[in-house]
Amino acid sequence: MAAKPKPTRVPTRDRILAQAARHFAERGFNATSLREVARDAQANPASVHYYFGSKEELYLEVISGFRERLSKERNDALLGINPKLRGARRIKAIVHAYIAPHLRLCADPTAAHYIRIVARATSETHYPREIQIPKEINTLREAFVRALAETLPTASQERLHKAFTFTVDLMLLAPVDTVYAALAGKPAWPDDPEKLIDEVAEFCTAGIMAMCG
Amino acid sequence: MAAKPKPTRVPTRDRILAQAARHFAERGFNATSLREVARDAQANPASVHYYFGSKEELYLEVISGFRERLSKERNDALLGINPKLRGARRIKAIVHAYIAPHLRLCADPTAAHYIRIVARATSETHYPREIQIPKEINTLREAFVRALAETLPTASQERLHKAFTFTVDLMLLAPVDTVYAALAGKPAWPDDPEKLIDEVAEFCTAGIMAMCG
DNA sequence: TGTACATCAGTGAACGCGCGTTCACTGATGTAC
DNA sequence: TGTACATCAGTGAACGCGCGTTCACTGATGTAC
Repeated sequence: MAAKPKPTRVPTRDRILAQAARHFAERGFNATSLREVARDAQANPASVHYYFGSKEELYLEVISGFRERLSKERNDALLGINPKLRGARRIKAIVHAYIAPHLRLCADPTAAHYIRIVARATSETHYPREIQIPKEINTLREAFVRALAETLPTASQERLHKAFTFTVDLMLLAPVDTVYAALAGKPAWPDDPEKLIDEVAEFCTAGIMAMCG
Repeated sequence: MAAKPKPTRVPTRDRILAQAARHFAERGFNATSLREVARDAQANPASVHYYFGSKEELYLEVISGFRERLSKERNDALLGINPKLRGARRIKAIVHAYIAPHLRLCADPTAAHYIRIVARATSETHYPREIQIPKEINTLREAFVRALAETLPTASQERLHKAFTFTVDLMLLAPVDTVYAALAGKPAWPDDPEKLIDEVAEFCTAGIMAMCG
């Protein structure tokens, strides 16, 4: 009755990537130790550099896949909005198109770390230049603000920008806020992403209408 | 025309405290180096321990004053709400009572660091136990949720908790979000706290009414 | 006024430790002839 | 089938550096008699 030898071992590169995501999510870039990552991934510290070259490149590797996936999903959702929708319903559809791809990642244990990493990065001012939020994200946000502007033609650009930024801020912080859990006696991690998406969309649609309607 | 010697030198303890606030705000607890703090404060690394004992105690010293001040201001503002107010006006007054003391700190350069520190701490899971968000803050939040419940008696406790948490999340992230600045070509730090307070209060009041009305 | 002692506000050097990164290396597997 | 070579997937030890903290110390100021 000896223990079975593991039949297929997860490749070292993937083990490092998974542990790195966890550490960056929990501690941030600067406070993450590659040696600890390697230890938790049962790998040699040198193999982190063998596969990824540097700490920065490892960080980029962790988030780049999700970034591209989210940008694509958001763009598709924006283009797929029913053109007949008007007013609050249309605003809610636009908000949903932006926040749903992000918040749905809560249900994916591999992706959950990404959510924490991005929430952290928003208020972070001391990351290395190379790994800050890229221009591409802003381009996408501009497209969403334009969509809001078409639906609410009387609102100023400034108000639209601000209302949309508030929406994004809430999308970022709502799933990672650990204080709500303590206050409400709920599990710290959202158990039902679709419910959270609905709640945030409802809250922000009303907020946007109030600020820009 | 020789440079005047400084007549009254800022005490070393205060110089350390000011630089520590800046570093904790910009880098977080783990990534802050006491040696760098000491260097920027033109002090000896040993004097940080001479005055504060340890890194954790220094962190607590940085935030404890603001914490107490905010709790008091919020409580006073809640008790001072005009009892005749009803409906959306009352909700807005409750929201204002909670967020205004926090967001007004934007105008105080010394306190601005505190805003960043707290925004960071909300999504942080790996601070030392001793320096996490204390119970006292949750007690205050309970009082605000009760005030909301009295104004919106048909809403469930869960919805009220969630809507209020969304409000707090936005209060935390709105002033520190650096992405909005890039998107709108605005200065990164809010120049007019009262305007930001009004906008956040308007957005969140509508959101709370939509979720709980 | 003089002198002894106590307190305050630091200082300089060192402690052991973990960090990101480099580099020469090794043993297993694949390919060419 | 045998053998030489190339590639792959790491490894072990070391690099210099900065970290939080400790500790014995110093020089200035205040107090008591």
